[in-house]
Amino acid sequence: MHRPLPIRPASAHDHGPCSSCDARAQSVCSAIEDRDLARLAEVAVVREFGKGETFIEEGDPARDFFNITRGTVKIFKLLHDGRQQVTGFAGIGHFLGLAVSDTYAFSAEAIEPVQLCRFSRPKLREVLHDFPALEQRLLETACNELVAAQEQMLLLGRKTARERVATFLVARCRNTLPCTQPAEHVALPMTRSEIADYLGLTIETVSRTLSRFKLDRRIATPSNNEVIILDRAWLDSTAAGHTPASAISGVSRHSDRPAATIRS
Amino acid sequence: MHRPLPIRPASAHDHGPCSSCDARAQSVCSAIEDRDLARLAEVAVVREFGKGETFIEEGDPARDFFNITRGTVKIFKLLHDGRQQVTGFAGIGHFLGLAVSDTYAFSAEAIEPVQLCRFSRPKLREVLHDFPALEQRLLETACNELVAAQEQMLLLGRKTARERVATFLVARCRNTLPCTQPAEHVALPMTRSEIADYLGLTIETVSRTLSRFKLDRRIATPSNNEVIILDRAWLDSTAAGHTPASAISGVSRHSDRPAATIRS
DNA sequence: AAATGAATTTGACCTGGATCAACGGAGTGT
DNA sequence: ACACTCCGTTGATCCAGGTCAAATTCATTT
Repeated sequence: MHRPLPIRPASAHDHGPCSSCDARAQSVCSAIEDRDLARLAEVAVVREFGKGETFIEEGDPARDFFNITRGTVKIFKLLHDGRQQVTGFAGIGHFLGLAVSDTYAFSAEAIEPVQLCRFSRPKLREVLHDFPALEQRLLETACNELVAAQEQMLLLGRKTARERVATFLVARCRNTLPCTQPAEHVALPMTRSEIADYLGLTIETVSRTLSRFKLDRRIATPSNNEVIILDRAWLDSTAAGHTPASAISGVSRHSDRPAATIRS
Repeated sequence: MHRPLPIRPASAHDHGPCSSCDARAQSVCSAIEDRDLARLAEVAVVREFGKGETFIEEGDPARDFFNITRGTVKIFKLLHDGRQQVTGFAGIGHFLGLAVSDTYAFSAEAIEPVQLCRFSRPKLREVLHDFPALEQRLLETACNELVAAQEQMLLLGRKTARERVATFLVARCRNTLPCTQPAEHVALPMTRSEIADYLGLTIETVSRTLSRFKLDRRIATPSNNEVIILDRAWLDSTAAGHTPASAISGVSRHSDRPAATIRS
């Protein structure tokens, strides 16, 4: 459970483990200069978690902040009877635990093997005091998450199942950083159940909707956890709420308006 | 449209209009010392908007930040066909426009006469530079909004209509600051339509659900825009997702599980 | 390769909340 | 007082997506 920091080849001008961190470029840590990185490394503790391990529990005292350096975690909230809402998936470089409250407002679970840096709150506060640029980056990060959260509220409150799944696929496609795969290739490290809990749907509806997209040649699914986008334009348009619920197959006979409040 | 700052009696040690601002105590501005308030007042422009006026339009270049000093505004996003999601209601002291992007990610409309302070982005950035405490307050604010947004995602993704309305009422009750009214008195400055767009429901469902609460003596409605909470414990419990969908009247005959994904 | 168990898909059916429609009440202007 | 409009309520009906149930596929282990 408590593994040592992996040994890495250190360069001549090494400033500690943070300078060779895979996640640094995509993370708030990039706000700190090379020569100051040692300061950050001092207060960071590297931890690893296996698939399914919950390392933040809603309601627990919020002692630490986390920065993900490998793998993916799901952020979620639970109702007492087990209903679950996934509020986001956090990947490499993602910062977790931003909250003023003294208890966590959400839980976090590794959905694949995860490595992360842990900072104790008081120690991070010290670092923040010394590096105002880091605080600015945190504010930026928080603002971006707020925008994403509003987008997700629109999805959960007003989009149809088809629109939700399309939105999810194109967002995943966009989030996938310029890496080895072409942009049309989307990796899905999460299960159908986790997708359902993210989109406010059931497993069955997610599955059926993906099957329908496949039938209509909008996507292909080489395996259970990857999707290839075949008709990006249609998915984009559907995600945005156009596309009046008719597809290649299936003749629409009814009034054909998606469920909504249309006014003014 | 462009009204002058209202004249106020100035104290002997007045530091400009901000020092007598009604909203200051509840706002990020409280992070600034009395003697520095003049600096803030310099860059602030007071504006007023009537009911129904939209003063932030999604997609427009994000030139300004706003701080509400009187009234209530709704923050919302639109789909192309008119479907609307209200992501929040902002009252006195609320700070608007936090976003890194150069365009607004949401629209804002006055739902009652509103007075606000407008800060241009570059000018506010200067002030932020001079008062790091203000930046910290902004980060705190953003974190709080993030927590609220996650709570709302849980509501939109996983709660039943009855649970949504109950959550809305008790949240309104909690948000209402210790003021003239007893806590059980909830003011609703927004229309049923705006409540519906906030809760991801239709006008009809909101109306029916409130009627049902009233019938069951959970609430009373002296007028259309105020509610008196009669059974706070039941509403709290319902909002949290307990209360298995049965009420005073109405015998439940079926399996009685609220719609959800229940696992692990 | 067979066995076990979890994840996913598919089908049949049901229901909570949406849609459609009609009506009632509170303002507001003339 | 009347006409008009906006808002909210209530009733009747419909359907997208949930629920229940039964395969089928996938990943692992033996």
